[in-house]
Amino acid sequence: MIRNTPVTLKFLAEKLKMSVSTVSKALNDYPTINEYTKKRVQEMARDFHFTPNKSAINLKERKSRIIGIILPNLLDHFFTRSIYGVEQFATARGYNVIIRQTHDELAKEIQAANMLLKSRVDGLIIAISKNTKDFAHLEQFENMGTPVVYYARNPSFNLNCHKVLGNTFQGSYEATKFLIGRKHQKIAYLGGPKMISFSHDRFNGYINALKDHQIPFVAGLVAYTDFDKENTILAIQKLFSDPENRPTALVAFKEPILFDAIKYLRSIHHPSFAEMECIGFGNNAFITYLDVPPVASIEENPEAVGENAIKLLLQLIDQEVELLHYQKIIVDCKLVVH
Amino acid sequence: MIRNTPVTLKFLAEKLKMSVSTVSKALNDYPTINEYTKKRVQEMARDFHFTPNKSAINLKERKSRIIGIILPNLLDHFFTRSIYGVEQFATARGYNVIIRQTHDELAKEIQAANMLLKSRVDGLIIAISKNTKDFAHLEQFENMGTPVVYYARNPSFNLNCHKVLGNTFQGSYEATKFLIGRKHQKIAYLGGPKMISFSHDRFNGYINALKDHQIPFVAGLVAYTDFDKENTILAIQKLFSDPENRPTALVAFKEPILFDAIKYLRSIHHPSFAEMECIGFGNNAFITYLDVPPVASIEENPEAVGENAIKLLLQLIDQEVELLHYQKIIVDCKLVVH
DNA sequence: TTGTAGGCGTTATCAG
DNA sequence: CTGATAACGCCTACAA
Repeated sequence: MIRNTPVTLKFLAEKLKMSVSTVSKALNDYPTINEYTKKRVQEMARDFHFTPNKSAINLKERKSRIIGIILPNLLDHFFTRSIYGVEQFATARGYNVIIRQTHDELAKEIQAANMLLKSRVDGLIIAISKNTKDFAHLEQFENMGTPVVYYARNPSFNLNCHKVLGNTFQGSYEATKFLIGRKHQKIAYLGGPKMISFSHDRFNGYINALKDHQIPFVAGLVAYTDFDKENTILAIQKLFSDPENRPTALVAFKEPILFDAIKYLRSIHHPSFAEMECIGFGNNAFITYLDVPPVASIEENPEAVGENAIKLLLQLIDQEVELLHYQKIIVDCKLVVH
Repeated sequence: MIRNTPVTLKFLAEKLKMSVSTVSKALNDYPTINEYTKKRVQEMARDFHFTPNKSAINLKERKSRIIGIILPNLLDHFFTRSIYGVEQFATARGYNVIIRQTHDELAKEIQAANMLLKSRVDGLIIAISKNTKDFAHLEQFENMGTPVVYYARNPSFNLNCHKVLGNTFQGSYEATKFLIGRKHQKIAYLGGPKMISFSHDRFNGYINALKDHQIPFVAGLVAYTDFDKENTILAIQKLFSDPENRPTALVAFKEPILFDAIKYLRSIHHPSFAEMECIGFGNNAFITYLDVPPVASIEENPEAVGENAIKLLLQLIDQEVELLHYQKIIVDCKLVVH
């Protein structure tokens, strides 16, 4: 049976021949309301499946109880897993979550930001696109007093903002150190897009591990790619072309890219292939099915990253942390040996 | 610079020394408003970055402009890909999308449904959990006049509802037929949870393909599992234990489960392994990295499934389709040979 | 052409 | 203990 008249406080009040305010108070268990009255009201509410209208409450409370998440891609398990952490805490606190994908396109990021701004989200968590250099569309939020937490991808050195980031420096340091421990001397580094968050810290971790273990740095052992398979193959060709400096190990900024690299080397029967040991960021669940799996993975703990992001955001919303008192939270990686 | 006073129509009206309604009309381009006035108002609105408060509009329009999606798991690429289709059309029409994962747990599904009900979503798209047999938590929506579209997972024979489903019958028919075409006589079927949507149609597709090609059905060539690796191994042991009826091909209800099966058979050096040909539902992007890939995949076109679901839902919301005039939309699968 | 008033559903304050 | 009233921000029929 379908109701046409919506079940509101007013509707219940009329049924019960009481005032709207009494009904409201009874449902919210006000101490000043007679127990018997409460019972009557609550029963009636249950019978008619009354649910308070969120829009009305939001209007009154000047809140939306919605948190926005903007991220590049849900097919990337890093982001999907990070959402677990966010969701859990957000829903426990009564917030809904709206996720918007940008596919790493700035235009879509701007569109998503504007739509979420209109929706008056109470807070925003964002992993910026690889092309985001200007932040005007995101600064709008803080101008309205809506907190923004940048996560997973580091916006830039000089942007003042709240950040929750994986410790990619430590991750690639440990990976490199691990490979050194396995007696590799020629360790290649395959980096990602030249954007700060993909390159800087990871590369530094690699370099520092080499230095700390007295392995000379060779420029020819470093190459960069992006999420495009062709570019990965070009980068790999560059890394493995010099017979004098043939790598025996490889650290890659992302596992799917590493898989492309491995597949390519294998397909051309590269002489180094058999002895190669590789490590990438990710720890993809799929690795268990691979014939030639990476020797280890850098587990980035995306759930923990998401969890820290939402916890910080909730503190900002609750004003337990000052909006302008910018926080930086770093989540360590963990080397997982396969 | 951070505003403390929110920018509302009232705020603008005071600045401009006009009435609230004039400002409202000017912003909504009413023909009765003087052009000069409009210009003044619109400029001021732009300068102060005015954005209308959604909660207020929602309250007034009795709409939320939010669509809820409940699904088991975002780590399953079927669902992640299905969201692409949904998102695109929803956002183009000005709807926000709230996604809730149930992890295939009924309790979480109920909780999510209740929360979305309170949020007064304008419509719901749901892939039910594998344990959902009672639908009271979902029938609430239709009782309030909120349309619900069931997708991806078929609720039951006798539930009257709107459905958008993949043509799993045709998918498994084609897979089986393809294997028969490759001269297989002993084709095993590895089915999913005994819930209707996982079993019935796929199994029928398999059976019918056998029958249409005069291959005798052997009960020992059918086994069932769920998403648990141990159960998959048990099922595989059952299928491959009888030397008299050793399968040379396998159709599986989900690719990740198929991968577990392949891995297991390989690990025990099963004599059939070398000649085996397998097909599963999914067409996972990862297959390209596998050493022993399935001979083909049943591509379920999740984007198209999502797209059909949202299109139907929008029609229901716009009342272009009667709420009680239940629709059933079937999206064909496509066999992709690797 | 502009302004006034009422209502969407809820909660809070204050009076009865 | 209960009820009337105002307010949240927006829109719109009607009055001026």
